[in-house]
Amino acid sequence: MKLINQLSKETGIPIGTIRFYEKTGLFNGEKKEEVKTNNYVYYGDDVVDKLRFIQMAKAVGFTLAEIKEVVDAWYKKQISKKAKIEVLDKKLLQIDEKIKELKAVKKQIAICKFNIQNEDL
Amino acid sequence: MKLINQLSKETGIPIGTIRFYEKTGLFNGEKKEEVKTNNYVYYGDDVVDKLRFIQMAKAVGFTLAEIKEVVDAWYKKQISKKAKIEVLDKKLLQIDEKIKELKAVKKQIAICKFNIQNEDL
DNA sequence: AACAAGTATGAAGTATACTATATAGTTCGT
DNA sequence: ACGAACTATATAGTATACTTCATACTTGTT
Repeated sequence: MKLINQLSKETGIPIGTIRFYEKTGLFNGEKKEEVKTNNYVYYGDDVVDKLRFIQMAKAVGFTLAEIKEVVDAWYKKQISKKAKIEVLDKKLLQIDEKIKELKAVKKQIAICKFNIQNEDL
Repeated sequence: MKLINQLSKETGIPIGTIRFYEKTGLFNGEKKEEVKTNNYVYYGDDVVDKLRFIQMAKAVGFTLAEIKEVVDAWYKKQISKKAKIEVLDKKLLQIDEKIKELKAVKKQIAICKFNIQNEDL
């Protein structure tokens, strides 16, 4: 079990941001019953996984709300199996859409580059 | 030449947002010299292209500042040919990175889906 | 014991990207 | 000429995602 500082070091995400994510409901740490002198929060390896997932998903334009949907489908017990699969399938479609758009942007930029290279002909 | 309303209709981007983009320096319209009764701004087809590009680039997680870099390389005369190509090559690399990340996210979600489907075995 | 470093909490501040509001002038159809 | 619809400008407000600050307690090292 890890403290927040170690979590930050393993993922490169600032402590403040990790706290913000936790407050947003993207994951929870646990207070250890046996420790009574402080109220430090401990995090499991699942939290590291989630943080890495959040990093990737954010980099490609998903909002924290969208990421939360996936993470909830991923771990929350309250949600039905069918509902979880539905959320994930929806995200998979969105990702394919984004890949398509990235390829379109790439094509645009390639055309633009070609034009610049040949502009004084 | 188009007025802002037509621009909005062709792209689906709200007028307020288009004005905001113009103020941000993503493109400029032109005032017509010959028209003296008003100060309406007219936009060419290049602006429609730019707006469509902005839509796509935003959808895949580029910020307006990053998009401005590309658009400046695309059209600004002040910037040297070499500098333009450099900017575009950097963006192309970023896009490949994003595609890689999207594929990683997709894999994560697929694993997650598999786990949910088999969770009560 | 002292003190740097780590942790928790709450609240305020910042950056980005809009979105809405108010005001005022213009154009167009009838 | 009237009114609806369109345009410009400036300013304020909102949502998202942090980031900083202030306060206070805890842990580990010397």
